[in-house]
Amino acid sequence: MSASGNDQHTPPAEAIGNPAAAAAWLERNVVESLPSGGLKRKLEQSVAESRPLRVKLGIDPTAPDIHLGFTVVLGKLREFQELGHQVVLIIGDWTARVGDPSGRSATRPQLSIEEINANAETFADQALKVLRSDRLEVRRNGEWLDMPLDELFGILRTTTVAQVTEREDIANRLRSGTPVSLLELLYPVLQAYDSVAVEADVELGGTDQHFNLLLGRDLQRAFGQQEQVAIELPILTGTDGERKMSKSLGNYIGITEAPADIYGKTMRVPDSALDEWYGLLVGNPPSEVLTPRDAKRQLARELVTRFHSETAAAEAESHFDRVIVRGEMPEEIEEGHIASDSEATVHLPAVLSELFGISRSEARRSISAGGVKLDGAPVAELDLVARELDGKVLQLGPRRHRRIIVD
RNA sequence: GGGGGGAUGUCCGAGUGGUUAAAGGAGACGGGCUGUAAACCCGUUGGCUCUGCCUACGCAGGUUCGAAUCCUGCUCCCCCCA
Repeated sequence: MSASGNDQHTPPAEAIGNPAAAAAWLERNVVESLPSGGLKRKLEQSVAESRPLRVKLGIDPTAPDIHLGFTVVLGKLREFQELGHQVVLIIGDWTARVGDPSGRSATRPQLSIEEINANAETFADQALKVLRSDRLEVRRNGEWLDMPLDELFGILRTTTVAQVTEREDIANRLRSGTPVSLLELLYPVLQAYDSVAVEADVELGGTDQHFNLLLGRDLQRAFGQQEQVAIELPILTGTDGERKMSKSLGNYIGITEAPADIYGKTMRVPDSALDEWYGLLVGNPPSEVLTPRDAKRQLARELVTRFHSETAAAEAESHFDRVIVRGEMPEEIEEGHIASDSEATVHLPAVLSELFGISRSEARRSISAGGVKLDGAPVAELDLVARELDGKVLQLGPRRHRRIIVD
């Protein structure tokens, strides 16, 4: 495993310049590649015309960071790059305003334009943690979706209501009486039109994108273009080991998260999900000589190394051993300032509330449950003399610490 | 435009005048245990100046000793008809 963590995306020698071998390698861990044989034909065409394929991936900036599940798709894009093809990364600043209903049981919360733009800003940077910076074209779909109505009408004519309402997620919502807005029905058509706009040869997505990917082919045909190949990748399970990794379920690991968080969250993943995580994120199963614990530690190190550095991984591991395994204080503890006369009485719930951002009632509950410690010893009193707190480490639960400074 | 149904805590969901801060579940948090931040067990889960007080069942008002529960108006959602 290299520091870049991208060995898994390096093509074997026989795949270079050989469409059949290249297609087989690219399709080795995908769930679906449609139509069957389509990718090989595209690759042959690429060789014949000596032109790189345009491989599209759309990503809506609905959350501020890219999570691990998404890197599975990015990794596949990287493989196309390694074979010399052109990646077209579409930041869906306009589709984000519409909201993708795929796999959803309710309408997405509306994001403000400011949030969308702020997220869009960082997305390309984050994607570069997996993608190469050459053979990469980054576009925003506002470039073409901000169109006159008559053009939009032309696009909407291509698709029927039955098509967009028959898909399972939408059909379920209609059946259960959950609201579905017209805008949501529009979404797949707009995403499909992105394929037309960038003249995609291949589009990637998770299996939840099945409908959207195939509709892209329909739109391209309607606009007189060659149809793209649709490649569907597996969806990574979240840190709960059960549901798909997603921002809204809170079971995700963002690739820009702090090393200690990536390491810790990875350790929290149930052992039962280990094989899947190795397969999708590392590209090979864990070594059989490793116990589940050590396999998980190795995965955690590998992930921190990939998104930060080897040094950060070592530090994250020792932090984990120290704070979680041995229950000791972290090496570095953030200071927490409280303003008080040193002889005055301070109300502990108020201090906890201020330093850790919880409510005072919540703080009281934690205290009575024995979850609040001062220099490692549980505290029961609600009011303390400020002097007794000064310089001590206040701890909330197993992993939140602050060194108190009385000003 | 007409008719019918609905809006409950982070989420799902019970509750149709009186120990209801609101059953149950999920999630989350804390404790125990553990190789782990898993699993399992236990506890907590609106706020606060905390043996009490305040706020809360879409919004506004009303009836009542007392309402999430009854009435009126409004907003939003779903279904059917047009």
